[in-house]
Amino acid sequence: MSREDLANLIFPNITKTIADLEECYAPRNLKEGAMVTRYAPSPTGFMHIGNFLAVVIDYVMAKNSQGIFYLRNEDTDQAREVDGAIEYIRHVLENYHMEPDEYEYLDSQETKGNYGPYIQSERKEIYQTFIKHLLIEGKAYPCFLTQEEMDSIRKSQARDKRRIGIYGRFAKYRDLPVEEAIQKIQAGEKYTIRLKSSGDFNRKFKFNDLANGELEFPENDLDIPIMKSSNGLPTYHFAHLVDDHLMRTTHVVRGQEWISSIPIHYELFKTFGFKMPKYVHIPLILKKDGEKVRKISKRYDPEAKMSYYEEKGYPYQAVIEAIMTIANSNYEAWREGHPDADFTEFNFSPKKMSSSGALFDLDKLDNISKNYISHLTKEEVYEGVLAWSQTYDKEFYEILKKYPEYSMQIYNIEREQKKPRKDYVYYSEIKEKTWYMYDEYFKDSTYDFFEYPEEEVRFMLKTYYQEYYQESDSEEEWFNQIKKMCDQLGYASNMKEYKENPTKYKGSIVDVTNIIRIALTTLSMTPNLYDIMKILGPERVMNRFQKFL
RNA sequence: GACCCGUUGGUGAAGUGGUUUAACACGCCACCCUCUCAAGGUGGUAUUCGUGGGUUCGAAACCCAUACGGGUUACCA
Repeated sequence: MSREDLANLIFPNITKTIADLEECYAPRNLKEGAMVTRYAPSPTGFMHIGNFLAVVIDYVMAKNSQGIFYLRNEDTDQAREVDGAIEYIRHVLENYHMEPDEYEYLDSQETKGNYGPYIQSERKEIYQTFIKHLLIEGKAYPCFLTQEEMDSIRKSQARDKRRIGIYGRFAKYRDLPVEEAIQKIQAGEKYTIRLKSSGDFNRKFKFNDLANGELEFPENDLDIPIMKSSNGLPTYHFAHLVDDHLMRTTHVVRGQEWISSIPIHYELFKTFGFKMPKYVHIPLILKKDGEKVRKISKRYDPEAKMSYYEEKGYPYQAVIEAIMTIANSNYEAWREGHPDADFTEFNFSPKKMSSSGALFDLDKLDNISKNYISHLTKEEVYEGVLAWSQTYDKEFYEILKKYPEYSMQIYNIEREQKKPRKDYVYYSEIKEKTWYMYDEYFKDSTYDFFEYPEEEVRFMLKTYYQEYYQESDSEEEWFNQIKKMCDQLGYASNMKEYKENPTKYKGSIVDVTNIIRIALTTLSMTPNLYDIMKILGPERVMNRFQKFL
């Protein structure tokens, strides 16, 4: 009996060869230097900000070089699969306008690209073709170690302070005669297929990572599992080898946590004589928790989930800007020089990326977002809130739909000027900042005139409304009217004079405008009062004064 | 325990032997402007480069130790 018999026993249906596959997935015909990148999530949960960093980098590198960015669904761990996860990833990719050039959704009902299937569970035969080859070559073997046996190996290794894993004399089945292996399989024993490593832990090799530079590792000598017994699917490492080779990936962008797997991947690629892709190991996104710094976690940190940004209503461009600043810190300077360019025009450099973890700074995001929104047109802001409210605030959505022009006027306050007003950080706070402009919300509000005596307030408002308010006034005229009233009622119309001699007056123009402001909005802090009154219009102004009087 | 990686302010960071008593941006503080708020303007804050030793005329930058932090060590990705 030969290794071939063993291979055929395990994979009776695999008839193709690696050469067949190579032919089927020929090297891509792209221009010199074009990068092929991919986002390869496992559908085990909601998208994390760290994954998003990777996606943005993948996308930029592909676009920078006129290459390909594709999506691959890594669903080899079916036990951990979460319903809707891949749909959510698709949703995020669409929201952020980073749609992949090649993908496969809904189990190939919707697919694009010639290097698929792009769902790993549909690629079983491809993986098995490679594994069968290894079996025949004697570079892989079935391993019959049970979970209990492995646990006890691990324990004894830990006790003896040895490296943990299946290697050397711990690899009990690596030299099992073919006959015995066949017998065990025929007897129905469970097995996993392991790589028969040829590495030597005492030998080092150098490896170049695009973000971290030259690294040195000991060779891998672990007989790592390459195919699971449970479902015949490959482990991550093996799928990475097969897929990224066959899909002709040129650049792999992934988190730092993968760095320690490099020796394994290095050996795998070497075993087949395939060229390794280039790697960009990106920083982990960390979070400050009191004095400690730790990996940001979906469980404890709401901002770790991409859904957080959507719920808050950050414009997607702002989130990308913030992420790009983490990716390359010279991005901001570039942006200053190219205010209107698409972020994909920025020339991303993996070398400039920090290799240690990065803290994601929400203050910074807020600042970026605030600036971003301040440069939008009133129409764009309106569309932004409208879209956000449609899913997150139905009531507000209806109101917005009812008053498009009016709403846009509100968003236009101090907007069309060289240095626009910056008070909206995200769409969800627009309502908090403008609700009083809408009668629907205003009608239930209550007043608080603070320390001002009620009689004085009534008198002042009456006077103002009857004698000084002119709907058609320009801003200057409007302001002069208020000043006149100040003089008449014994309030200082000039702040300098008031500060020099406060006892001479009942109060100042600040008090007067404040009272008017509160009567019209119930708030003591609003944007420019003149603009507010103009937008409210004479009817609302009258109603609001009357409501109070 | 083993193997890797990292360590510049409150945050992201620039920086690869001398123009650095460390750029820029965010934050924070003060003042100015001002009908409040926001914005804007001006100024300020803070790192002496984890620590110790060495190399050098000269180090944040090079070397060696050490501490600390992080990652990996699954039939999870």
